[in-house]
Amino acid sequence: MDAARADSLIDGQLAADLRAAGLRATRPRLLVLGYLRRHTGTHHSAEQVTGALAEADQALLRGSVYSVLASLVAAGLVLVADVGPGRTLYEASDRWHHHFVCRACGTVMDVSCVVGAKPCVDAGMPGAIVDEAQIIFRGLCPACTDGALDRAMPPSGRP
Amino acid sequence: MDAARADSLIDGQLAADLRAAGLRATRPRLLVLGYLRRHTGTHHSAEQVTGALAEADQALLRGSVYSVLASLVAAGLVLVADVGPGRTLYEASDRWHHHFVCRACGTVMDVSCVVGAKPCVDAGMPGAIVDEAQIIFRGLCPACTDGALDRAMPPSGRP
DNA sequence: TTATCTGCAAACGCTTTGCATCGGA
DNA sequence: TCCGATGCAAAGCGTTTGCAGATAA
Repeated sequence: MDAARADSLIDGQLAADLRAAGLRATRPRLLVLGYLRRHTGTHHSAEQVTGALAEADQALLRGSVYSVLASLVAAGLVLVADVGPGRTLYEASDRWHHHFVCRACGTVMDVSCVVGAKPCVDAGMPGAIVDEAQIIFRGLCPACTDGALDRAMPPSGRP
Repeated sequence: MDAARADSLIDGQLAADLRAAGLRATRPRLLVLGYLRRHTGTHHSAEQVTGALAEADQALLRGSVYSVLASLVAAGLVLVADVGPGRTLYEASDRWHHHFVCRACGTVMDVSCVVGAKPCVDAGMPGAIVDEAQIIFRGLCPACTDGALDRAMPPSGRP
């Protein structure tokens, strides 16, 4: 089925989810959330979302995309991950998980969380309220491991 | 003792460490590494390092500071942590640890790693080489917890 | 109707790049 | 001496801000 058909099919669900989260079901939010839900399992930068919507003749300004993404994240409909300087990624997954970043190719892969809730590890900080723990793994992905062992980059020193 | 005296006292050690790491002991590197070592336990942005050195009449250009920090990180002498978009922090700690970021005041605190080595948690990714696992905790720090419970910000949704 | 959100453009801050010069090993 | 690092300025990129107008509820 084509994209327009798919949009209309899930439109009601999208709008309902937005309202259930306390957000108005506006066109930009429907477009962004719809796009992210049609592309689960992958991670998207704000720039990517903007470009993809523009290609589908559903152009939004970058500023609007950032604003929409911020509201979706605040409502809990979208997850964000900072995997490096200038690399803020968004995804519509509803399951809490962590991320693996390949040093060589930059690929970001989901790492399922054994606990499945947050925070899933203990910070050991008495007096503090810890409501989430995000783990970022770094190394070489399976694809880059083959034949790349000898030219592996040194550890980045990220604590 | 004044800063200049302190510098000269540890200068030899700094230079030796740089050379041991395979780096030339240049003035900018001595200044940056010396500054970070004199301020362990806290986290510094590249901007902060630049400003602090300028105040001490040891001015370096921002571009040089970034270049120096990158070389120190690559050599393993300095650790970096991405705690949010545009928030890249450096520190000279030699002990692997994690970070807690307060949603309210933005404070970054060290969280000691129970394992003390990397990777300290298992990614469960067969075929991949995982050489570090960085955990970022988010929530309210002890200082912000007092009386801030009612106006606590919603979870950010960072996976 | 009304509070909220978007369109829009411009500015902002962090980071990187390029090249000539300088300096350590 | 020679390779590598620095000084320097400028651009690059991702992100945020401000306000007028549009829109969902």
